[in-house]
Amino acid sequence: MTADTQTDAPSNEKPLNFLEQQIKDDLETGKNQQVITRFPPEPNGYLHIGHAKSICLNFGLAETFGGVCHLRFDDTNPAKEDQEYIDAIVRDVEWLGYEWGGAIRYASSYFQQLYEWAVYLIEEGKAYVCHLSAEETREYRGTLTEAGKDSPYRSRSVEENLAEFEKMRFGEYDEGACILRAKIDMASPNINMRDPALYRIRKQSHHQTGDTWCIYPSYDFAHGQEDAIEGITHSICTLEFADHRPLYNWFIENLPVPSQPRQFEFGRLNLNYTVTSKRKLKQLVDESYVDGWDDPRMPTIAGLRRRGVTPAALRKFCEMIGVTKSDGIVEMAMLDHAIRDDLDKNAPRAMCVLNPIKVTLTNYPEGKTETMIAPGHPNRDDLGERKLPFSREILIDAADFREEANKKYKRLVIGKRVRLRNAYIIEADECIKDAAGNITEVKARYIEGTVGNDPEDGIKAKGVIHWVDAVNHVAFEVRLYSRLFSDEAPDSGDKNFLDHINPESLTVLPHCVGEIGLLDAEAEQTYQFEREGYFCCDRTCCDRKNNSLVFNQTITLRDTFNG
RNA sequence: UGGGGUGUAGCCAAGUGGUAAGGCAGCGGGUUUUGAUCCCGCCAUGCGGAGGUUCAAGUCCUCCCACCCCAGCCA
Repeated sequence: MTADTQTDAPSNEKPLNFLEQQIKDDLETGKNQQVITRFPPEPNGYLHIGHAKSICLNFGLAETFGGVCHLRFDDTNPAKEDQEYIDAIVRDVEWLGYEWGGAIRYASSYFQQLYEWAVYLIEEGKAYVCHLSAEETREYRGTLTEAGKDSPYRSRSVEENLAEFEKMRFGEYDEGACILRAKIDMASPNINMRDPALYRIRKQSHHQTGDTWCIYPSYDFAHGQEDAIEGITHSICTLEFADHRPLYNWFIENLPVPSQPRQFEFGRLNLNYTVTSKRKLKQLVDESYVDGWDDPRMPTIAGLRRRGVTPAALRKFCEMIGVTKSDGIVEMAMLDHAIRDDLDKNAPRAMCVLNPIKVTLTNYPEGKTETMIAPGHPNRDDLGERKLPFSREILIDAADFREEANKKYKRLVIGKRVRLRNAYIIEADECIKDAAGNITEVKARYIEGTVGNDPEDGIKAKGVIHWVDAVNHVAFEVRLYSRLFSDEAPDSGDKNFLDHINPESLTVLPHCVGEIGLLDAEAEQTYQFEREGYFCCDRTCCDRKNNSLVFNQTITLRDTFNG
């Protein structure tokens, strides 16, 4: 192409997303000296995977541009909030591995300042107390296509508004009797600008401020000012707030705030086969469709955690899906990939038989015991090795034996050989059935000298199956999970998501057996049970002494076998 | 029918006038004591549609279409 040989080296650098580009520009042009972002959940429920995207975005942006990210509770509505949620949210953000700058912030700690700014707006003639009922307010607001009309209270004097607002603040009015409104434009094509509510009366005690207040600022009046107080440079929220940006800016321009934050919007995460709406997730919990916010089937961060998903997997997933302003629906397969990718690299291996049947090795001496050695991970020496007791009687999975089978079946068949993983090759001779015809035992022979070697007679085994010693093992319960919803878009259109709950999302296997080393499994450790999938030692049921050990299936191994 | 947003493969997503990155899924093959992992190959004459500008258009202009969000004293 040109004389000087320029290798068009494929750039490995990930292209910047639109927010990274924005911040890079702002830093380069000197618009901002540093970047300060914030993750501002309302403590009215547990965080879900959509929040994970926002967390990775906000904390990630601060991280890559050498700034800080605040954790701030947007607790402006005591009616819906609870300390339990605050605690859970803090736990989830920490678990994801992010550190926020400074102390945890609360919108409620700015209530006094916000109140003074409300008074300021009144004094400027830009806010008024309105006594229209909620219904009247709606009527006066107009519609999407028709302008609204001014409230009869809109033209009150500053003095009267001041006095009325004070009466609101000191509890002289009942809830709903009046609100403080901004005086902007009842004919604005943007409905958010039609004299929005600034303060409403809520005679409820607040989890942080107790009974100090009986009036609480609205989201619109609080959020931008919170950002300004904290010096947030880039206030990032989801697309549905784009219409609020002019109002966000109106407050920043009309109030003596200490900094000039700017709002940017990105597309929220939608995942198929699930719902990501706090309201709906709360309903699943409240109406006992699941066992709690951290039920392993829930798309909450707490649920994913209990399921065995790692912070690294979630972060990888967020990186994979990108950040844009288009609203798409991400396939669950992407999340699955991120989970398997991390777990394959990092999960220690173990053997576990989900549906045990006994195999007796008729030519193996009674009373003899050997110890097989297996790697903790096929390509991670740092994960050590495992000791596997082996004797005359072992347990294999019922699915790994058939009396007869076609040649696509690579497991144990009468008259055929199979490799016992990390141990001998065996050959099946016969099976024993109970009265109902179920196979209860297989009689087989082991081939001497085949640990780590092929048989001397040259007849190799076609497949490999996992096993556990019949005596020297640990018994536990395994819980298998499949998707909570059977519909790809359970809450789309006019569907009721509750109609699409998968009745078979949980399968309990009470009598599983695992290799003896699992006795030392720690809560929340995820293992790969070879040939079966990934399983996580349940946080609440990890007491082997009292026989209450439980493993939650995180995800199966990828299965491309089609035969 | 008002305002705000978004349309690139089955899904996510780069692309900033110079001839369509990457990932997921899928398909084919190789390695393998996990039907896993890993490795190799295939997978958009076309970017919502129609016109136009230009030597050159996914990128610029015009019109049209589709989808999402907004009428809480929720966030």
